[in-house]
Amino acid sequence: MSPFSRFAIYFAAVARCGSLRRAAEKLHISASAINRQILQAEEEFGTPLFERLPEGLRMTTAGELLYDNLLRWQKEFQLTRQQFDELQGLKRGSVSIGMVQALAEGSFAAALADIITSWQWLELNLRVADSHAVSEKVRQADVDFGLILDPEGQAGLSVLAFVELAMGVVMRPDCPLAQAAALSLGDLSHLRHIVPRRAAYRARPGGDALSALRLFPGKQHQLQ
DNA sequence: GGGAGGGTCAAGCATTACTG
DNA sequence: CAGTAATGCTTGACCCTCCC
Repeated sequence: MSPFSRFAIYFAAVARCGSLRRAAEKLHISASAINRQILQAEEEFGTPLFERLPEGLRMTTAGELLYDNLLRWQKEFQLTRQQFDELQGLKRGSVSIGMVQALAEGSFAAALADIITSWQWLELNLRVADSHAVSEKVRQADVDFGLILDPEGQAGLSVLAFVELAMGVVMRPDCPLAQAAALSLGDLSHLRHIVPRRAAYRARPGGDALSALRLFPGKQHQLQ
């Protein structure tokens, strides 16, 4: 049972797909049926929701406003359903988390496993993507919160928590620095090195340690 | 039975990409 | 550059289901 009208479902599908045809394929109905709903709504609202372009439909400002609100209403309805369950004494809920690949294993994965074990009634939906995609999902209310790198570089998002991550260096056992107890950036500067893509390591805007390595571009290779 | 709402199908039109 | 195919939106005609 959904409190959202056909129009809301169709509108959201077109907004996501950017095309009537693709939305129609996704919803398994004809494009003309969706088009009628949208045209009818635009007439009622007195404002166009989409721009008709050769390559498909693009949301107007009014359309974007409606889409944002629709996502928020859907999220709030989920919370309402949870509150209904609580009223009936049911303990149930779901949390959607977006996270970068780097966190999908190790201590964070172990912590998630603990949560799943401790609260078996809780449904966890995990989405793995790059930082930019995760932050977009948070903006669009597609996930409840995200775990990303470079959170301070994402405009329009609230950073609820922040942790410093230790940086590691891997090298062959026969490398002269392999036995060193500690390394500084200066120790590494004269060696050829490989760094991950910028999006994967950028921890804070400006002043991060790896930025210093960019002083030696001739000795650097970047992973794609 | 008839109206309303919502669906499909087919045709038309516009734009873009491809091809000779 | 013109012809053609592909893609996508719109519209008209018609059908089905539900409700009064």
